[in-house]
Amino acid sequence: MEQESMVFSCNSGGSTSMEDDSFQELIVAGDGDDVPAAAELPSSARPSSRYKGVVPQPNGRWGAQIYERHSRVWLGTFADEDAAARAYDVAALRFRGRDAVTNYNNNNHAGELAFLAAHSKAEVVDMLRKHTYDDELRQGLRRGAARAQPTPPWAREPLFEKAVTPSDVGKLNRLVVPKQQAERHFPFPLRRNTAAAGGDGGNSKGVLLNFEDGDGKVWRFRYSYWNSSQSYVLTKGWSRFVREKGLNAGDVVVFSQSALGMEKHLLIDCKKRRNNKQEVAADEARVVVKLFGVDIAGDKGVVQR
DNA sequence: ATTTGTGTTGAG
DNA sequence: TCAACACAAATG
Repeated sequence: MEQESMVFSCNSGGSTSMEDDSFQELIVAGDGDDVPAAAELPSSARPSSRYKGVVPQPNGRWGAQIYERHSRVWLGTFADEDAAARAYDVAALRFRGRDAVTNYNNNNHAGELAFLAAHSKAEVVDMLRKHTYDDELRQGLRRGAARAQPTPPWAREPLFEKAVTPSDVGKLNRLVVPKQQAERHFPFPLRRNTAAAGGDGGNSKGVLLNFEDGDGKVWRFRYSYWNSSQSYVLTKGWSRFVREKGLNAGDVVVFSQSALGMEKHLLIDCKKRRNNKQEVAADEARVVVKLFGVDIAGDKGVVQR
């Protein structure tokens, strides 16, 4: 779907993104309802909208628009005044950031913000004009009961990463998790094994944690604290991960969590240390691809951000 | 025949 | 920036 060019009549230095915001507090403007929804009113007495960014249409419907860099960006027409208002809110959120002035109290859910940030303004505008935003958002956000569906990149918020040591990928079947990171991002407190406590059932043996990888595959590791080395470790299940991912010393494991509404589950992925022959080969292949023209790999279409 | 949404103007 | 208003372009 080619867009971007036609939606905006004037948009050159499009550098606006969710990063550049620091405005006023979120203000709630609109409220109840009480519109003489009566169609066709003498153009003279046509009601002006009580909502920001909403303008009456000659046929009794409502249009939504937002201004950007001196020009107007049309967000479409709607049957209901409030539907138009909501459309404006979404656009405002995407164009001006989470602190944008909106008609309704936005439930600034992390998931929706991430969803918005992951789409270009043009894409968002397009969804609004087609009245398809809610669906797309829902679809992007849900991935609940569904099975092996990878959490979309935009919904992953990084926690921390660690370059694995030789022993992490050795035959000890354990990954040492940096203490500070562990206590900050993993279930805590994780009851530690104390000589005194002896047989405190609970989680003296650690807890089982699920981690989803980039392919949507779920890995389960035992997470526990080793008194002997005074360190947090991922044990049971770890060696399998190392083997299957072909993890080598120096590679980096990245831990993140899902920003989707539901239970924030943990995610794990690894960045291979680019060095070995395969990587080189891959690079060469990539070069060849580029020689044939435009970069095929990069995220296509999506412009601006 | 309608509806959408752009041109344009003037107020804030 | 923003909405009111007029009306041409777009759609069915």
